[in-house]
Amino acid sequence: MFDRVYIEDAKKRTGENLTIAGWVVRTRDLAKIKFIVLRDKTGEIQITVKDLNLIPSDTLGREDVIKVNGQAIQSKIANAGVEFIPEKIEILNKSKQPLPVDITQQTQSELETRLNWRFLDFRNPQTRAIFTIQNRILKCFREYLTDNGYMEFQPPCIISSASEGGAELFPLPYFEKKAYLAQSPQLYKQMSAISFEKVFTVTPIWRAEKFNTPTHLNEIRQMDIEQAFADDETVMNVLEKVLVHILTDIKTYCSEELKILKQENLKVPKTPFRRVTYTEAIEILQKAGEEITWGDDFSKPQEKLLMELVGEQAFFLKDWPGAQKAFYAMPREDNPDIVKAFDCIYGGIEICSGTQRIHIPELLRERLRYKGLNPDNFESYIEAFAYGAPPHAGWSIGLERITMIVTGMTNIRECAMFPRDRERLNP
RNA sequence: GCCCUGAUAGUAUAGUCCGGCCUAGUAUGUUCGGCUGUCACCCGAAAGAUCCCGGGUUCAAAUCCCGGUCAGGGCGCCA
Repeated sequence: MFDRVYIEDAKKRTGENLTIAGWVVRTRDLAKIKFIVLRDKTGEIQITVKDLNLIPSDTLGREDVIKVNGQAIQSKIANAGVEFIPEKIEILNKSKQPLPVDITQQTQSELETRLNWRFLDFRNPQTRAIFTIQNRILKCFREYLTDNGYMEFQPPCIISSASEGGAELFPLPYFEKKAYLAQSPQLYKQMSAISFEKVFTVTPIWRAEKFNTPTHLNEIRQMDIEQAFADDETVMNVLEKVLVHILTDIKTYCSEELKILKQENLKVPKTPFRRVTYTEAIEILQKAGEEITWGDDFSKPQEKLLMELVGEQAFFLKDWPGAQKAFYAMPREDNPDIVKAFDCIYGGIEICSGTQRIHIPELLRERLRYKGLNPDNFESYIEAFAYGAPPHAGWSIGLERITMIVTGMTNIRECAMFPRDRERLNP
């Protein structure tokens, strides 16, 4: 297009004739001298205009896109220590005024307003920091697993029937058939892992539940792994390492973003994470005076209390009653009422859950019956394990949820670029 | 699906309890004018709000009552 230098680089190349381009953040007009603060993906720089003939006849407004030719110089007067002296300023595109959302945080626009104007909100430094970090989480997830012999695979998003049961599905017409949006890549992870051994995927999933909470969305992205010749403890170890890899990397490479979000104190938990069994959790709560008996699910307040009582930044809740987990969760050899399922609690919310899966067809049928389900409806699923399926286990991390914790957001909508909830379908 | 709270210029808020003094205040943005070095520049002026929608009470409603919609929070549902 044209030879452009990013602002970050231009600041280092003082004295050279360069062309920078970006958005006008604000202007300061002092009659015979004008200042333009320009932003691009790498940062901001002040353009100091002494020759007023350089300013195009249209005065510059916020978010106008301009191209500036000139040179960066060291400056004792400018606070940043560097400023840009223009020789030519050209408007590439004007912005309508005033802007419908505040992206400078002079007046903090509400989340709803920001989401309605999401494309503009992406120019807000805070929003940019959130998604820069999210991108880094994804990069680290892929990096760690690829480096450790896992293969990325792509599950389908249109499926013919429920893969887990439980959650409501979004139906959709599929030619002359009825299909659904996937609520989990579960079956496909397993089918890949029993041949490729170590696989992972990043995929969207949909839940048609009418929930309306700060931690739920109807469309989310999951980061999943599945591994053959593995039990629940094997994959819990993997999860710890993946999490620590991600957090250490972010602490190192996203310090600027963490600062913008006031999360500079991000703590990287030490491995191994504490393992708390479901039974222990019940006892902890009972000791604290909670009315709860073995077999009950935790209410939301009990969940919060439990996290406080355990007092760890990150920990596992494992060995759940079979009644509370999916039918494919492997029962323990020493107690078939308990399954090899776990949740990982990080920063006070559940960011990951996993299980060792049942790989023996007859046991699957038995567990389906135990759950009150008819094995005949699951025969095509069961069939996948009839031809030499090794023992295997896996887990999945909710991308938006882990982003929430790392960025310190309390509403998950902040952590989805274009969130889909009960009401919102646009943009 | 239930409970609580809210909805006022582009954005964000005051006013609402206790109806009239609101011809709706303030900040910021916008437009115009002034100012050689600002840095959230400053100073001056102007424009900008059928006070969410529908109904009711009243001489009088942003303000009280009922219904709806949407938003935020709590729970449920959901893993």
